[in-house]
Amino acid sequence: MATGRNHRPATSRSRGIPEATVARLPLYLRALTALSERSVPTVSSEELASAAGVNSAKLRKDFSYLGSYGTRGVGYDVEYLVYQISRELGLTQDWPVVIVGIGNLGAALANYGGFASRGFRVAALIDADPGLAGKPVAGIPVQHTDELEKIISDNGVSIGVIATPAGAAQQVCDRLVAAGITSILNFAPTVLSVPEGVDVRKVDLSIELQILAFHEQRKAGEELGAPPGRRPGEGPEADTAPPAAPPAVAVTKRPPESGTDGDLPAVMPA
Amino acid sequence: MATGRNHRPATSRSRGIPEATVARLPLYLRALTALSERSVPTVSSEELASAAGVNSAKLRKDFSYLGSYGTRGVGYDVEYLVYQISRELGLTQDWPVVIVGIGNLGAALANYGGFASRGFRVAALIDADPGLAGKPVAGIPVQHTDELEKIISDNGVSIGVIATPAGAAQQVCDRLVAAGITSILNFAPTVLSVPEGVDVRKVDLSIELQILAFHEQRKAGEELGAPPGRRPGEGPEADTAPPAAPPAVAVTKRPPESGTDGDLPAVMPA
DNA sequence: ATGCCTTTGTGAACGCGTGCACAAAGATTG
DNA sequence: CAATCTTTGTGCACGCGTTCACAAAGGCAT
Repeated sequence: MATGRNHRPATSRSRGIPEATVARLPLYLRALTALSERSVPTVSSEELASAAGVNSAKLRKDFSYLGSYGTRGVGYDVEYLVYQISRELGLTQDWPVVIVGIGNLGAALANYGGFASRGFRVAALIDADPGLAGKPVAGIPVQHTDELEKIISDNGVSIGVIATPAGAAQQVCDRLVAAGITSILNFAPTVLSVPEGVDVRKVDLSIELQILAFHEQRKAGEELGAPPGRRPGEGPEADTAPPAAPPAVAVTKRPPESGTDGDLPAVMPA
Repeated sequence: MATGRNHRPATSRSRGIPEATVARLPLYLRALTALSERSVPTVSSEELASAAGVNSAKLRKDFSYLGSYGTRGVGYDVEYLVYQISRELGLTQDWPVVIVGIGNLGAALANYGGFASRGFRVAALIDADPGLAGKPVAGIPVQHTDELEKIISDNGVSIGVIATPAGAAQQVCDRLVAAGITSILNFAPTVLSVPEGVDVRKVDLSIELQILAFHEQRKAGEELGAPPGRRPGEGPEADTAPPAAPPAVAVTKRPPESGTDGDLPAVMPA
């Protein structure tokens, strides 16, 4: 999963539900919804855990934070659990969402059908390009950034999605926060700084790929018997001297693009 | 970030680098690259940590797993550190990547400029729609699913990106794995089951939004003094009886769409 | 060369998350 | 009604990750 784990370190477990559990509730909800559509009345923790890709003990402990919603010897009532989790996640109400930055990614997000089915509603699409203003994307006309504050206050929006280039992200973020947004999903490859009380989650494709590459390299290295990375304490390095002579080579020979590559047409995180 | 934390539980720290540290290395790398482009020669752990949005002690400990690359009283050599982290992440080599499922999201990913600048190269775009075959997306002609196995073996691809509808994801995954792929980045809203040795990371927009909604609801509830969720032990629930009478109401009144909403035109995770 | 100042690298403590293993609870059967 | 079987709910222990706090190390000025 993509990433984004810079959350609220303290104050995290508000009414007792651990952050890790909250992160898994949507997973359970999805599995339960599928069961519900197949009209399955009850599930055991074992079955549901398997469907959600987790350990059954973990699932039971997770549910125990919500209350005792199961029946021993039987399992959990699917419909009831769907309702309880939905309520706990706040999905029984409608959440208007604004998407800022209607590039390739923003358009993809706007077209995403999963929004409405989970209580989220795209209230507006916003972009800084005047040429885009008025043009419909996914049936919704794009509005200019100038309208940002008005849109948010008029619709009572509290969740914003940033899909702009990295260079614009912080500025957009500041305006969103000033306008009253308190939760942000950030697709731009930047570390956003926000005031206390504002939640930020990050989705970053490039980071995910780099993590995969690390493990991939390790797999390839072990396979050949030779560990890929240099071993921690192994005497003085022979080839490259540590502090001096920083090897300016390699690193995939980055061509001198225009500034940070996050400033690119920005389609996805860098 | 997006999510995806179902990793390799054991065997995780191969040569001693903790998983949590690996996940942060790309963050440091990005900050360092920005500094490098501004020709900054050295940084202190404090400065770099601030730029990466982490705690300085954590950063120093992270770097300590890589070796002693800093100079006490001075800081870290930017260029050298960029090189070391790149090497550790396996970014000094080229990673061919295939993207399967060229819908809205797949196209957005294909257009993403951040690939090449980090050692990743889009080797091929693959889609099951024969109508798309041959048509160029981001300058690369889309190929039909039939070619999948050949493409992967011919190009020695080991990393695959799944951007298909949920219904097709597992099948595509199986074919990718059978063809030799050992790392998968999954955008489809499904739990993929893979054999031992294959890494899967998941990016799921809907989950991120639901987590935000949870905190948002909590914020709104606390603000008014009344906790949103039911308090754990507070005597017998008055309104709704726990096991019996599963409230089939609410849950955002899902309209009977075609099957699981993951089967939709699928643009993003559900 | 000596002393001071800055910053790294890390030992140790703490807290969260995970998984085991089992007792309690309810269903079910005879 | 009693015995048995299934499955939940959770106490407990363990390990990872985070953070503090400080000693060691290097630069720099005198």
